[in-house]
Amino acid sequence: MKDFNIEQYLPNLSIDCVIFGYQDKELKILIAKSKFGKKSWNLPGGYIKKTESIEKAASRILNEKTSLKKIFLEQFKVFGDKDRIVKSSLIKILKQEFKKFDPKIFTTKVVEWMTGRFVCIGYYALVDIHKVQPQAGDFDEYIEWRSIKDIPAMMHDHSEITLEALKTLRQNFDEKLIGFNLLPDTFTMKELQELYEAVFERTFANNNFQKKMLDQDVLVRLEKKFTGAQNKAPYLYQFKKKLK
Amino acid sequence: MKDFNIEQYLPNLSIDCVIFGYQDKELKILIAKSKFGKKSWNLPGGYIKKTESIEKAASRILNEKTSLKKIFLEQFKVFGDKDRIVKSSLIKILKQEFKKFDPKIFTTKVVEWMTGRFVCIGYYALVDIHKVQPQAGDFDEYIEWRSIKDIPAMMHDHSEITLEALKTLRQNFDEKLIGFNLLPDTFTMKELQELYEAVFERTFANNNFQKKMLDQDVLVRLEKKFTGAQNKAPYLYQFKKKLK
DNA sequence: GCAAAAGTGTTAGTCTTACACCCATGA
DNA sequence: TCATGGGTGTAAGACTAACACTTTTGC
Repeated sequence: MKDFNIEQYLPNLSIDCVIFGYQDKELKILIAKSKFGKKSWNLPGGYIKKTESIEKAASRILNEKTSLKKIFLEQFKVFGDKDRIVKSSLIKILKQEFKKFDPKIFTTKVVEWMTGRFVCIGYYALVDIHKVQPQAGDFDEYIEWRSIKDIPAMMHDHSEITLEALKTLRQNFDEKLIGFNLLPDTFTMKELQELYEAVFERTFANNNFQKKMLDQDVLVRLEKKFTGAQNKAPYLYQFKKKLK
Repeated sequence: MKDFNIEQYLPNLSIDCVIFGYQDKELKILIAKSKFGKKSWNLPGGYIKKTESIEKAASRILNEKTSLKKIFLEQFKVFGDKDRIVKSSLIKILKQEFKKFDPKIFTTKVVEWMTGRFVCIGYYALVDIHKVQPQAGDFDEYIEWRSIKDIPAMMHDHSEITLEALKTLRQNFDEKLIGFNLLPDTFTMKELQELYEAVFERTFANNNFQKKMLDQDVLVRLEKKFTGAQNKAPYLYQFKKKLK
């Protein structure tokens, strides 16, 4: 990191992303351990360049963290409490640590810019976790996938933002058929069902689940998947829209 | 209007409101004829004070236009295209007319601030149209209710914002039971049905509609309403939550 | 009594949920 | 042939939509 030119960004406006992935029958999100403040976790986020749309900005931020392009990405809520950052207990510590980190980059002006009031646009993204190479940002000690059942307390209002994202995900999951973005190209019906069970934290009856999915006419049945297990080999499926 | 102090507002961020009302079996929205630009209609909107939350700002703006407090108000989408205002064909005319209007208020600095890039948070509101006294703002020639079937072309991307608001209204109408905010305290089942028909632009069967509403257990049946017509007098109903 | 509109009842169809059962696979 | 899990069939219940019918009101 050579410099941080605040002039290129819109002031007082930020984007935070809740990036969902799915692995080992668990719904996970990508969170970052910050270099600043002890035990301080936060959502991947960034600022909006004066030369780009907010959609473009969200897409760029996502790409920086996941190295993926063209991923499912949707805004879900704006968080605009007056003191959502300023009143955070961390803010004094953060200001000090920014300056210590690199006084040339973090001038008083830059630090005040970064720790002032921000209205935050929340985006949620769905990715195939196996295709992602998580990239820690300049302010991240490291970045990692964590099960939604095991999310640590996060900076500012990031815990609230995560809950709202999860709520939106569940609301849209069935209707918009967005779940397929979390799976590999091909998958068995059981795997699809387990995804649904992870997202809604409940079980489904396998026969009814299969019927519901097949009735929607969005799956293509491919060849069987022989796993070596001593049972009937399951079919592989593919999401139709991916064929287009 | 004595002055316009841009320092008190967050830069580059605005709020636009789609205010829904219901009258004469038609769903209406409140739109303003601008003092600037010919035939230029726009949605009521405003800026966010540095000292208030975005919810508070939206609520204040609503109060300024309707004189109502405590009305149903919800954010629905952020509009953040880079050139959503700057590329508007009106912008050159607007800059000139601002300065002509009052050069003391509209200094070059203020005009540049107002006509620069804005990310806009869209809110929609539901009001009892009979309780509203529409108030034209400083930049409005006048403000009026217009049926959603008769909305003129609007400034910038305000037509798109209106369409998105209507989409959100329809999505939330059934589930969140927000329609009652558009009606007076008491109403007949027929009136409620006509509201639904106006919102969804379709008809409903009266018996099934009644059953659906009563089954939801959110209505209190009050005394009958004798209109003088030579037919059975309809019951009046009240929304239960208003009783609390 | 009559027309108009409110309100109720009843049935057919669809969708959801639960239970039972058959089928392919490899040891 | 047997255990295992995948896949299918069917019937009961809930919900939806369409039809027919009864009730109240003022002339």
